[in-house]
Amino acid sequence: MRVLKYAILGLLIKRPMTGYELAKEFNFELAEFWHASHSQIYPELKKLNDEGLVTYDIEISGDILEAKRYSITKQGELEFTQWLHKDEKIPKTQKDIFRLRMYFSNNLDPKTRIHLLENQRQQHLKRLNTLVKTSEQYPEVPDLYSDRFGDFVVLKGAIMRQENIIAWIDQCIGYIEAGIKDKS
Amino acid sequence: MRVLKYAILGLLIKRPMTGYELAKEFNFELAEFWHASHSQIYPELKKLNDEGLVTYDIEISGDILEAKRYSITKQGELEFTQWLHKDEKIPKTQKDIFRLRMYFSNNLDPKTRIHLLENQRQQHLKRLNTLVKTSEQYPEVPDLYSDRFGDFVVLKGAIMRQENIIAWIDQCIGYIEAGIKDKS
DNA sequence: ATCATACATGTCAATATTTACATGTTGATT
DNA sequence: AATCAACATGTAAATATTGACATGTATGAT
Repeated sequence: MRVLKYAILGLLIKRPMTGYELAKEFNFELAEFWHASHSQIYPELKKLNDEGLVTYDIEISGDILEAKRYSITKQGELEFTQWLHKDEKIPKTQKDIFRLRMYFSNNLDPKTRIHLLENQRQQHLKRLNTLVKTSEQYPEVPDLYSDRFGDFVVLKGAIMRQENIIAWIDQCIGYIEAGIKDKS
Repeated sequence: MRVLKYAILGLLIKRPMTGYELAKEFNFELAEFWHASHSQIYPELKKLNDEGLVTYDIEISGDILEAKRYSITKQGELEFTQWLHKDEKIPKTQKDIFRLRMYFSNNLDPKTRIHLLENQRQQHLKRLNTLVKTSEQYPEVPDLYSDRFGDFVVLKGAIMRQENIIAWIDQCIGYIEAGIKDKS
């Protein structure tokens, strides 16, 4: 499906970037729902260049340090736009290791289950707080055609997702605590 | 991390299963948060057998059709339980192609965005209805030590996750409709 | 008898992803 | 002058995953 291809093309529409800068993008806001490391990005850029979807200019910093600043071509924009317009089937599976653990949780004693759940809860809460702090940069909904609009809606989505996971964890803890009481 | 290894071991604790049956498991309830196809499962079973974590007996159906029914060994149970007890860092990224699209949605005209969102909404709603119907099999919270407890909590989680995605989609549609009005 | 569906097991090639290996520069601080 | 963090680009090996290729049996319905 070559999602990375389209992720890179989409980023390059915003502005020309080096591989290093692209890698950084995949480690900040974008990281909530897509990630790629530089070992994937550099080969993909080479491939996109071979396919004529991007071009690059070499920039020199200092005396000799070279950086390739990639730009999207007309053909690249065309293919990206076609991809973006496509309806898509929702994925059957959203992989989640912790849910897999909980699926098998009857093999754990209740106290351990609660410990694991609270550990996850704490981490998700921390993440949520970071996201909420980031969202303060958006006092209102950005203009529909600004590229901040996309940032904004996926950030909202990430916040809602975190809140939902925490709510689920709390319910799980509730079920287990109720189950312990029933026994006594 | 070999998650598939532990997923298989966990399933085999419930009851001995053939590769075919394991593949079916990964296509029903479990599919919401973990999937593997038979082309992954058969080699993994072979590997687990080599490692002494599972064994199998051959069953004959009809005249000659052979099936290998795998069981977990003591060592397998040990390794599975160790894995299950481990605290785990939450993943930095939960990959989601549709959110990636929405991140780039400023490149689409508002009507197309709403079309894409409503298409997703409809699919997620259908999924949600299926999950809710399944949840009717649980009139009350199963016993903590029954293996239905795990099924139950992850099913609850899947329902909450679907509801949350739909709520996010509705918010996105709301933002876009409000944005269109502002222009006129 | 034929047909369709479910049962049953495997391999292979291509793609995707992660982690480690590998190297070097620039600019700011101490 | 030394050190550190950030900039910058790549390759290699291992693992994970998907989709196609490949083959055949059992059972129930028509």
